[in-house]
Amino acid sequence: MKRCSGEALTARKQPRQARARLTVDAIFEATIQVLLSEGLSALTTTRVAERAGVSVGSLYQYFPQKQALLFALLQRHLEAVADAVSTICTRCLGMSLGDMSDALVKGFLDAKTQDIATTRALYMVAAELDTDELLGIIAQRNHAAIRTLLLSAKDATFDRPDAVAFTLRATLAGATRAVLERGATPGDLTALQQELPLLCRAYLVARSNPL
Amino acid sequence: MKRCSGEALTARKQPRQARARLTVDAIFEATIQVLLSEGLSALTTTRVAERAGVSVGSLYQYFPQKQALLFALLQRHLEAVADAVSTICTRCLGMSLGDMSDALVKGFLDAKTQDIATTRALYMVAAELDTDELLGIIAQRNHAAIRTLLLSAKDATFDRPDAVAFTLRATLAGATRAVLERGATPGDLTALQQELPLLCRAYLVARSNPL
DNA sequence: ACCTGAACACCGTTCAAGT
DNA sequence: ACCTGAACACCGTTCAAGT
Repeated sequence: MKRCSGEALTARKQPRQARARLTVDAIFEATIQVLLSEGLSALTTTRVAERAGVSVGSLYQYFPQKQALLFALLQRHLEAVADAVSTICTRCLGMSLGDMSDALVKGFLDAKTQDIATTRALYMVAAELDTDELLGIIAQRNHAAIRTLLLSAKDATFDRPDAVAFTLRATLAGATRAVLERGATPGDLTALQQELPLLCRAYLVARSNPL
Repeated sequence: MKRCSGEALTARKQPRQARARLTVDAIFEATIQVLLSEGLSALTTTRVAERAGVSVGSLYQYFPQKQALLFALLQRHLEAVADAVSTICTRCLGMSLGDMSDALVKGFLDAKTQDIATTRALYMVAAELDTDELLGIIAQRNHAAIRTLLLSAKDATFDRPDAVAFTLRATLAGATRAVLERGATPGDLTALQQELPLLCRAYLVARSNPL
């Protein structure tokens, strides 16, 4: 078996014909289905191909390794969440600190909990991958958006905007993961939705200077 | 190959002779070494046994599946951290809210960052396992310790101690993970050590009633 | 009581052959 | 341009044979 060289996690080639695009879509869909119904340890390239109704060879035509398939899936999800964060941050420019904090927390939480099953599946998947670079890029995007947002607050200034944006991002992502990762009861989710806004508001107020 | 039944993650049998104890220790040590030097995807029972200087058969005498080995490793680490939290919480009973918050954050962070490489390795490992039950037990222990600590504060009372303990625990574990999981620079770690106490203090103050 | 290592079923990945 | 599936090296796990 070829050992992973750490690169080549991107798709091998783009589908050019309609037939090929159908194949790729079917593979994505099958991957999520197998992941949710059978679990990570049963996630086999053979099984994915079988469920997608194509041969293993076809799968490897588009994803050079099993990891590339999982990587593409994770990337899609992280970028969707980053887009949501970015949109919120743009929309809330110039608001009061409290309002932008609440909107950010709610927006992030909504994006992550829109499809909890998939989110959980992707938490599992991430460990099998070399995600340092991808997570770094996503973190940078979110950091920049949050930093700009904070600096635009109409009723406060920040001495160390980078440290605050860093902490806010790690806290949002981390606390959400800690709750969703294992079987979160509806009560756990409610608690998160109630407490996380309070947590972030209190921190931002403590870490800023009122105008 | 036998499919995992979801049970039987505990060690198959205890070593009874000194020779056997040496074998088990060597297996543990070898597992961490392989994990750190070769990565998760190269973590093979054959390779672990080889590095430990025993045969695969011996490994399977003590760990019925590869997962059981990883499970034991994770359990050891989580219990060490829970012990640290428990100790701090006992020592800080009756203190002021600010003091106990600072001590708790510092104690948790110290326990998690004592051996960052191992902590990171175990973050990877966790996804290959069915950790729901273990994480639940650890979470319960930490929750109870933190809840008791909060209620003992000499200068504050809490209306919803469970919600606050829940959030504090998820935030500590989550934010720390978010920072350590990928290549954390020394600067990231410093930022975490500076900001996390401020975050937790601000939240606890906002969520309690002064006396 | 403990250890060994060949043997088996299964998995990731490739590639010659097809349309 | 895309698809197929037999073939290969490797992995998890077992078990008969040893001390």
